[in-house]
Amino acid sequence: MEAPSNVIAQRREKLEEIRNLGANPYPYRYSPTHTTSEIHQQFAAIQETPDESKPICIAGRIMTKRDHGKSSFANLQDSEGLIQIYVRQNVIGDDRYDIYKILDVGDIVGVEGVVFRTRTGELTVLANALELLSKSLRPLPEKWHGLQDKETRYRQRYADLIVNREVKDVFSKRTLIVQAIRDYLNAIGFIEVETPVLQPIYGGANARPFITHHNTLDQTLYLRIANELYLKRLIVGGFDRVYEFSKDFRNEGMDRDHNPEFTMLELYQAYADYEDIMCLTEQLIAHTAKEVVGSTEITFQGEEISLEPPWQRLTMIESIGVKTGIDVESLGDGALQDAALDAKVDLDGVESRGGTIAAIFDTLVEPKLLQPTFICDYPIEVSPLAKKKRGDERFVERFEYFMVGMEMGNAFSELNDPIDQRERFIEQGKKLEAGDEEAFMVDEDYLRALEYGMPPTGGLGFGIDRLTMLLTDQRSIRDVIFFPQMRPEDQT
RNA sequence: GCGCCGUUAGCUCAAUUGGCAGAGCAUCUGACUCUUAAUCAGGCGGUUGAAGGUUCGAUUCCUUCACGGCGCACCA
Repeated sequence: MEAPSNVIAQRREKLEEIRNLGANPYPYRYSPTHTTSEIHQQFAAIQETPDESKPICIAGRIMTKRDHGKSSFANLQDSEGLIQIYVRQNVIGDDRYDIYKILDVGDIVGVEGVVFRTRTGELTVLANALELLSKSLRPLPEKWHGLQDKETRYRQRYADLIVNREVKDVFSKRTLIVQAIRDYLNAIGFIEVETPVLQPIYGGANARPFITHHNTLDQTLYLRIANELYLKRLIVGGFDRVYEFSKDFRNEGMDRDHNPEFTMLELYQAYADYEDIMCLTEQLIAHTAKEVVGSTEITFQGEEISLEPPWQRLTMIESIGVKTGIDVESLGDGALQDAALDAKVDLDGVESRGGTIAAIFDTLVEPKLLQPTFICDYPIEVSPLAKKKRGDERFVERFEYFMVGMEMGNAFSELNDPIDQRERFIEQGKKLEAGDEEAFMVDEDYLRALEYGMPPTGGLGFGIDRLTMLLTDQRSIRDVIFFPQMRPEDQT
């Protein structure tokens, strides 16, 4: 650990001083009657003379302290905001004032008092009594500039949250987003379920897994990369509308859009196809935006984004034509590859025509999709869990939706033909054997489930983290995850 | 994994061409009973991320390493 600084040593001495003065620096409980925001609401009309008939108790952290000899002002912060307190020696008494004098910024106190307004108009609690609730030993970052250093902010999120209030707002919104989604889905007949995090066979996405081991079973287990195949088993079992907020784990690189563990919402609706899911998606996201930011019109990194349905719908082939001028359908396989290479698309590891189309899309089209756009009908080669497109077996009924240049979600008409699904798995198995660590494993139990018969089903998955980035205007996923993954801190 | 940039007091940041490592806030002492970036006076605070090298002398130049940010790659 880091060496104790002088400040920490000083504060440890104050601990003893406080004990010597007869106070417990770590008492057990306190009963606040109000939060700071309740005081601001309920006493908005108060004038300079306090209403002695309405004493209140608040608890919070001292954020600033302005001592004036025999009186002092301080700002107290609780979970909802700030309020000024005014402490006078002749009001709280000499003994308590002696303790108050040596309290530090960062200490947590309980204050009983009456509310009044100062000459300068600030709503203030005049303390009748003040009690230390927890002594702080470590100095807070500076009040004016706050905590800027990103590394410290991520490693010591607790300090970040104390001093940077807007960070707390982002995470409060994240909670509201989850609640809005849950409320919306519950209201239209979905039920929330839980499925395994530890899976003997990973599937449902193309990604490298984290591998772990169960000692008693002496069995390799994988942390889930998706919960898709389990939710569809529940559709087979007769739950017609299910969803799960799924913490997923992917053993891959980290950047502004990726954290090794992240949260996906997946939902499945029996008797629906991907067109139905498109309508559900745009309604769900628009509803969430209204609940959380009050509007479907949002700003992301200076860009005006409208989430108001309906969103633009393009097939992947159409979008390539619109954004690059490449007419995919008129080009043979070789000509298409040449067109891709001319446009500096990296085709390393791409073996199929469908893979080429997807690579062109990823490189040239995706970054240009700022407003919400559904991209439909993916090449079958890159979509092993989606049902073939009606009337064109080169494609599947799949869409992803994009905004601000990011992929935000993925959905299909779910493949429910067990024979077709087995063939797709076998194709994936060949890729896996050829060294593609991200290809699927054959999941015999899932095939068995499909053989019992799964209704036609539409499914959707989208990242809660990225939706939170969008709705809170944060460009980095680390700013919407409390404790983003970090390398170990050097503690020598 | 690759490239670029960064790391100086508790926090936010300076330091000229390689020449005594500084400021504001915080902290400590004293004064002050309506302040709010309180004010006034005085003080403390540093292994300049780590190790090595060049040099009379390194925060500064070189090498290696650690961590972070951004970009690329990988990937949704």
